[in-house]
This record gives sequence, C-alpha cells and structure tokens, in this order.
Amino acid sequence: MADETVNEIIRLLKKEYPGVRIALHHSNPLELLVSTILSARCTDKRVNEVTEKLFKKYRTAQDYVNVSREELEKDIYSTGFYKNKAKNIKKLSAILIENFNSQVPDNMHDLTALPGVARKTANIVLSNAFGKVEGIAVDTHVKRQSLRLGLTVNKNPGKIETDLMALVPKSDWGIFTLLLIHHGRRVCKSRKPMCGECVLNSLCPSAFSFG
DNA sequence: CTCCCGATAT
DNA sequence: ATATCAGGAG
Repeated sequence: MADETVNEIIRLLKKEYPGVRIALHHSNPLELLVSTILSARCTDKRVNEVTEKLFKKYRTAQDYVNVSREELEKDIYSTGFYKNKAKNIKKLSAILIENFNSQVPDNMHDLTALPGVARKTANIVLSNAFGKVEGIAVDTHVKRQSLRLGLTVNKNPGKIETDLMALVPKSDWGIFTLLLIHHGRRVCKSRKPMCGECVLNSLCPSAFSFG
C-alpha cells in the first residue's frame, strides 16, 4: 500500500464530506466521554436521543456517583450493554473525582486506565474534546473500510491502528476516523455497500466484489 | 475466545 | 430470523 493512495482517499473523502464533524452530541469532555462509551455497538442516532435527556440530568462526575446504579441503568437502557456501561460510568466518575479534580484527563495513559475506556474511546475524546492526537480511533467503520480498501490485512483493532498510523499523515489522524465513519454509514455499509455511488470506487480493491 | 444487550435494517 | 450498530473486559 503506497502512501499516495491513502492521501488520495483522504482527499476524495474531504471533498465529498466538507466540514465533517463528530455526530455524537456533546458540550464538554465529560459529555463526549460518556457519549462515546454509550456508542459501543449502538447507533449514534440512539445515543444522541438518550444523551439529550441524560446530560440535562447528569452535569458533573459527582452526579453519576450520587445516583443509584439501577437508576443510571434505566437512563441509558436503550443503548444496550446497559449494565456494563452504567457500572463503568459510575466507577470512572469516582476516579475522576478522586484523581483528576473531577475533570476528564487529556492524555492516553490516564484515559485508557479508566474502566470501559480503551484506545478507540480515548482517541475520540483526545481528538474531539482536547484537539490532541495520539493515535487513530479504530471503530467498526474504520476497521471494515480499512480492510476493504486494503489499508491493512489485520483484523485486530490495535494492529489496524498501527498500520494506519504508518500510512496516514499525522495531521489527518483525527479527521480520518470522522470521514470513514461518515462514509461507512452512508455508502460503504457493512451489509450492502453502495459501490456504484462510492467516490473511492476506482481505487478500492473490493469494489468489484460488491458490485 | 466469550460475554455483555436493546433496537433497527435486511 | 439474522446481522449489525462510533467496544471493552475477562
């Protein structure tokens, strides 16, 4: 895989989706952290529906600590995995209060030490809440399209991230994920990719096999 | 590797 | 009915 191919992919997607922005609604780092945790195996549409009410009720880490686990579970129920998510959000909130003056840490080491937070979530928060870049967030869309486009042959998200970091210019690490998520939801879908409408069609090794 | 898990598209 | 959705932990 030549670096030029990746640059062309990024150029075409930027042109197709100018001003692409993160779809998860948030107004501060804590909201983005919670929103990203809730987005695991759940559509961002539903996450935004849930957080619209959630963020009016829970404004600080202390608010998540104060409420009972059962009540928080009910408040995030429809996002799925609600027991794990509620437990992690409560536990993580206690850590923020105890160790970080109730604030969300702005570095990879501290973020990934939080329960329910691994590199994907940390990369999203770092890039979109703090303007920092320490890696490339590899979610289901980035994984699927990186494989289809031939940017990696690995299926492990950690290895995919390493492969992508070697190919994508660091100045594009943040927007790369946003572009692929946007494109993956509209065109390069998991079940029925719309290759006929894809701006990457001519340089995608998988285009023919998807008609 | 399995488990967590509701909601929606196909 | 089944696959999939801004994953992560054990």
